[in-house]
Amino acid sequence: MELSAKYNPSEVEDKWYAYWLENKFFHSEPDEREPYTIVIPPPNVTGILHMGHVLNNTLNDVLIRKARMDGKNACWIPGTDHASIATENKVVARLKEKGITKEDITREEFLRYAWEWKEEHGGIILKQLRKLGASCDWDRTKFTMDPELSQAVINTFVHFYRKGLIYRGVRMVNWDPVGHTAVSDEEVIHRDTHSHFYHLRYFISDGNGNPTDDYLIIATTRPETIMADAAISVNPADERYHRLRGKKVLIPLINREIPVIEDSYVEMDFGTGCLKVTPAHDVNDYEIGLRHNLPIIDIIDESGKLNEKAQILVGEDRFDARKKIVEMLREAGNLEKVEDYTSPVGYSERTDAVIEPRLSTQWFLKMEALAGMALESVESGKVKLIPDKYRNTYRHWMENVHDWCISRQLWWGQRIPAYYLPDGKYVVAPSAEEALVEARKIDPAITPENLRQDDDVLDTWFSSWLWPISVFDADKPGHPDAKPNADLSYYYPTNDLVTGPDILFFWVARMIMAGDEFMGKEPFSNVYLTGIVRDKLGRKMSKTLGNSPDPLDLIKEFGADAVRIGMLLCSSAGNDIFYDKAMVEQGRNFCGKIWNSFRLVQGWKVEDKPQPASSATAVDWFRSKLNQTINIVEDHYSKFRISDALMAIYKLFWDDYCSTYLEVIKPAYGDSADRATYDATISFFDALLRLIHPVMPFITEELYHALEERKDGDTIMFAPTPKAGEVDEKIIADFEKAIAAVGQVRAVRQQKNISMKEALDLSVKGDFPESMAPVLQKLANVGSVEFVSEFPASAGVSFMVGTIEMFIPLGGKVNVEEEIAKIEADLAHQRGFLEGVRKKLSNENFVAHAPEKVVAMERKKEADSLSKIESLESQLKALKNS
RNA sequence: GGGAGCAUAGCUCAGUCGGUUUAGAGCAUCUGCCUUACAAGCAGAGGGUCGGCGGUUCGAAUCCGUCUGCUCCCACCA
Repeated sequence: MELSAKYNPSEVEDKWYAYWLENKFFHSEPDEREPYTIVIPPPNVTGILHMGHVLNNTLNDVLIRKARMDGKNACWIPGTDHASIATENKVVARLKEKGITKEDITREEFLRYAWEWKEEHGGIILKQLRKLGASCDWDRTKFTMDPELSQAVINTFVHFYRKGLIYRGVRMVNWDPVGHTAVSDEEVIHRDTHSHFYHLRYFISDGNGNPTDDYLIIATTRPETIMADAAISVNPADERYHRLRGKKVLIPLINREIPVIEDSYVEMDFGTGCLKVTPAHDVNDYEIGLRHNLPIIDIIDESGKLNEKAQILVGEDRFDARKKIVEMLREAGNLEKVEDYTSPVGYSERTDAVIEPRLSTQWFLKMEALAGMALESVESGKVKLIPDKYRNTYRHWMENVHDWCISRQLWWGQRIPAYYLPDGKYVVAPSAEEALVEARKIDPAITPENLRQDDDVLDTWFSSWLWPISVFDADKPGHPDAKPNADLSYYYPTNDLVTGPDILFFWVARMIMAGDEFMGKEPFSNVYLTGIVRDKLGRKMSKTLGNSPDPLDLIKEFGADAVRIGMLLCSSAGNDIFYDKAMVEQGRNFCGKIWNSFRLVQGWKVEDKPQPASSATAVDWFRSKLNQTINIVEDHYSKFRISDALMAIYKLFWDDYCSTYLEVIKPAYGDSADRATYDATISFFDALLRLIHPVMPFITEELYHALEERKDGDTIMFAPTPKAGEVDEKIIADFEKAIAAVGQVRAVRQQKNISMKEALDLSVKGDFPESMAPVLQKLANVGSVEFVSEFPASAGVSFMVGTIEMFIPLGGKVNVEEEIAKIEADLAHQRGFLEGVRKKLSNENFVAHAPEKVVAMERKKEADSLSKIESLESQLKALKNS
């Protein structure tokens, strides 16, 4: 096969991905092999690929490809998430462009638009994953709103309802006025937000609804809610306000009378010690309201605008209203002062709108028992979190969990299977038909027409927590006693889960709960939590900031393998990832290196002829080095240190194989290679390809096929991971000495400006392994290597490799002064070192307490140092005499 | 406000049970090279008081305390 001078990723990538698909290499069916299963963290169906996906899916693909080459039956389930809030928002936005609002159309019409949108955009991200090389079993692609998966969600709801864990209740919920829905506590992000503390005067009423001159001062951040005030509360122990007991005050501007009450919730030393109680718009105030039987006056509508109950500023957005009411209060003489103030404000994780606490009827799932099980799964180690620092966070959350608000005031999603009778009673059933049967038990006259299904849908996480089960067997969730189907029994539990720490609670914890509940078994054994991808400045990559490169552009420019390498290189386990394009460039350069190293070997003529000693040594050395690295790589993989595994292979390939091994065995220009060396070289290259394939699937497949004629349907994907053979530590140590010597000789060349073409002679004093002499000669272009007991008395340069002395005669090229200075510096360093060692050794406590091994090592250091000093001194003497 | 974590070379990070020739890697930097696989390259080199202070120990990047600076999670003082 003729190889182009440069590696051309785009050509190669498309070719092999098509080949893999054609041959169904990614597809898995249960068989007698051990399964290895990963479910993809389903991206939003409307999403497009960003750097976070690239990181996550690269890691997933590395794991799945590694498992496949390890002989396991590897199955990676792809799919997408319906993401109700995000998707519904997009559909709403699109309708808006057409001049349609949600209120104009029916639920059915809206859903038609939504599905249309899904069909158009739903596949995009999965298509993009192919460009990255993801080896997902596409035949098993799932969507969380596939009919059977949706039914699974409904069944689950019915299951928990019948178990008594789901209830309906009026609660103060986190209302998202932009998304027009309640969101769960976990979907609220608190951020310190700069605002103002408004000090307002509430005048005391004379008892007939008229203001007196006396007033009290309330400090509030939300003056626009005063019209919803139901009382003013002070602490019962606060003597400053005892005079107000039994009095009433007037709400500014609207002059409504409200009582002054006492509640110990109020902190005396915060603000003015007076709290305006607004039960409809604050969680704490709601609690106080319950205690004191206060009316609830809800003045903010579902879009965050003031309604007619506010009496003033009706129809104004809450933030506009705030600005306006401050002016009105000022004019009316009710504004005492305004202070700058910073306080935590809740924002919707999906829409970034400021959350409005709002009273509404919602569905909740009791979490206590489920969280208990899920906590145990992690505490017992049945589920391992990597890195394990997340165990603390996880525990804290599980021990402080609140009931889960699972209803959402949206249309896109699984509709809550609660059916209301005209009298307000309701039944819960997996289908309308069954609901009708249930309803008729209450009232035999019920018809399908007057049985009305709940309008709300379920939280998206209420479907994705079933993912590791429902992708295999959608009948199982909701039916803990049912027998799992063949796929589920074979593939469940999955092995590893790779995801971001930001959804540890949203998704991971809840999957564990669902696994416990429906399978009696955790859904995975290891959860590898990646970092968050940030830019060089440490900012989270986001569309709004525009600081995220388009992964597809990167793949086009550098190749998928390079992008994968780039991501992995900057992703040490458990830390945030500071994305840097330079890393992708490094990946591209590595591809080039691999490519060229193959072109070199491929170009050799091979003849049956004796193997040079240098080659024989290099082959033995590299075999050991390879085996040693395989062990290291396996160890890294077992600890999910993918970045370290990659670096180990990278250095083996680049430094050891290319820069060292190939340079040793490389025939002289025009010369041929011997058979033994060539065969070894090819087998090494083959092993290297297989070792790096999980990380760089494309270039390795290309070269695997270039390496020899392959049968149709052959692939590196199923070639076994190289197994480590014996490691000869001695040859590795010896070779290292040779490499060190080579470095020294090369340094001498650079310092003395001696070309690589000019051969140098070398005298060696000490135990330099003789077998390494040919390697040294080849790599440093050394003519003769002589083992001597005394160096010749000619001018030259000497240096040390460990305790071995080496000398290169250089005649007139030597600057004696310089050499003397160099050796003296060396000596000074060495003497300092010796002093340190001796100080230790002369410390009786050290000798008495330290383990023998350590003391022996210090003695060896001392001896070595002495011998070095001795030889340096003799070199110095020789120089000074010359 | 509560909790957790981090701080090692210019950058990103390793550093296991406290001891392995006075701290390692990749990238970046500097110097010299268009040497017939590769200048997206080759060869060589420089660069660190392991955040500060105190303690334990024969011995501390590593263990303990404390201070400083960051990060994350949780949280209903208006």
